[in-house]
Amino acid sequence: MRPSIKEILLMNPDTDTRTVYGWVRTKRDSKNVCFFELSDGSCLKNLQVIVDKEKYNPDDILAKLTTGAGVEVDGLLVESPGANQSVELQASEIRILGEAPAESYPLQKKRHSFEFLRDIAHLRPRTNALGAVTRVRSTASFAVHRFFQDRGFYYIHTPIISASDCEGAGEMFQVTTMDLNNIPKTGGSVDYTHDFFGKSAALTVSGQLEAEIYALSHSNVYTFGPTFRAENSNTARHLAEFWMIEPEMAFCSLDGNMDTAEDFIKYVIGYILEHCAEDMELFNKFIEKGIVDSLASVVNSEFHRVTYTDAMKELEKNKAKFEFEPSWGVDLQSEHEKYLTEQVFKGPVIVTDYPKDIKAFYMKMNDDGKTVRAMDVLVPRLGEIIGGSQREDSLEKLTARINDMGLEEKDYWWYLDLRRYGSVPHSGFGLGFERLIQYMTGMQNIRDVIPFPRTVHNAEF
RNA sequence: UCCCCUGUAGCUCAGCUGGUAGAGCGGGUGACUGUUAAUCACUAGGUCGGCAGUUCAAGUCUGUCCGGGGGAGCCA
Repeated sequence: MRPSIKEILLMNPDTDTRTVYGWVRTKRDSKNVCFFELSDGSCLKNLQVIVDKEKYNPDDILAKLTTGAGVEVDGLLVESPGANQSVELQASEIRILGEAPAESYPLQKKRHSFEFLRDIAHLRPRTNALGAVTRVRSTASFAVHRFFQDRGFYYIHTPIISASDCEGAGEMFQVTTMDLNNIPKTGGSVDYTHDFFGKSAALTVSGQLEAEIYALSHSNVYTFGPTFRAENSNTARHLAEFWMIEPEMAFCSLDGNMDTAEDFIKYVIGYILEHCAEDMELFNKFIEKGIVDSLASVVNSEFHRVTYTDAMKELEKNKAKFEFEPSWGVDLQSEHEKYLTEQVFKGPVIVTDYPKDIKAFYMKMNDDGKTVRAMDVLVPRLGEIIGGSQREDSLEKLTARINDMGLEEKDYWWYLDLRRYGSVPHSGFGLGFERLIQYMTGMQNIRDVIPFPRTVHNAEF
């Protein structure tokens, strides 16, 4: 394979002519010499190409070397007298592969707002910041798999289309092949026996319940895939389609769950700091000043752990500061999460043992009968990045919870079977991949850390 | 879904209590000792988000619809 620009920039000067491919990022032209920079997406830095017009002066080609043009350049890699690079390419021949007329090409050699770039999502990966996000996201994906694979977790492909009626983690996108202009009905309601699956189906909102199936056969498993929520939420932290990581571990209590969550976050951050140092420097300089040091200290310090009850006591000491009054039984508001992570603990915090009434039916009941073995990992700037729990493994207690919450026992028949046969303590959590990327890069809007964001009223590209 | 802000040149914005549009960057043209967001000179770009209304007169005021941003809720 031909070397990438990333590799070429690390090379020593050549003695033979080589051919380099890339897109023009910027050009600086003067009477005797023309400089332009090439990017092929392999790294943040560009390869500087120099045209010595006394030796080679293709006027018509230089005119077409505009920002965005795709080119092929023959030349000699030489030591660069300039300050910003150790080598540069002395061009002997340039071929334009694809022009990018400057009058109409939307990207200019200047900074653009992320709002503007969202409207041209097909071109934005060519910019420095979105290019860096792309590399960090890819590297982080690899780190996710590596963390779990190194620890013997099996990667489970849970279904994208879910016909089970029991996920209950938010509004779902319905999936149907029925003609919406002519829906078969019995009485007043839709007759799903005529639909593709013979019953109603939807895009998954979580792979957790299916992951539990495999945790109870393979001990340690994880999922990492797309997840869909049809919530009408309009914030910088929510997407209708996002990627979620959900480990599920058998013979594991809430403490083990917290340990895994903490190790996981630290591992991925450490991996990115090591392998994406150049890109992280861009975020450190232009997106979130000081983020590299702050992430490094996260890797090197313990996450604080506090029960919901103790966190509430802490918040109640400072009631006056909040718009929403903190009181036991009420879920933590955004302002409370911010206060805990940014003022009280100054770093990631794991809050545990929430009141049962504000958490899901499957979480294990504590002996007090009031709280459940839940944990949320909260981080500065973002709030909740992980939600998890030890799962209820007692058939009686789980059945009682299902009934208490007005759910249908029969919808959960296979989930209850897991407690009927060989039930063991097990735990797991869900982590929004995009939120992790936001946390690591400092990018303020979640729409800028996923290539093609899907949000309410927006599915362009 | 609720609250607040916002929509003016390709981009980022200015435009006062109403009197028919400006800057920087980008583009084009030219100049220029190897430049690094190069520099310098000249130059062309606008149905002021859509529709309706008030007024002699609307970028400016009002209503409404549609974008965009921030916050809240829901959560990951």
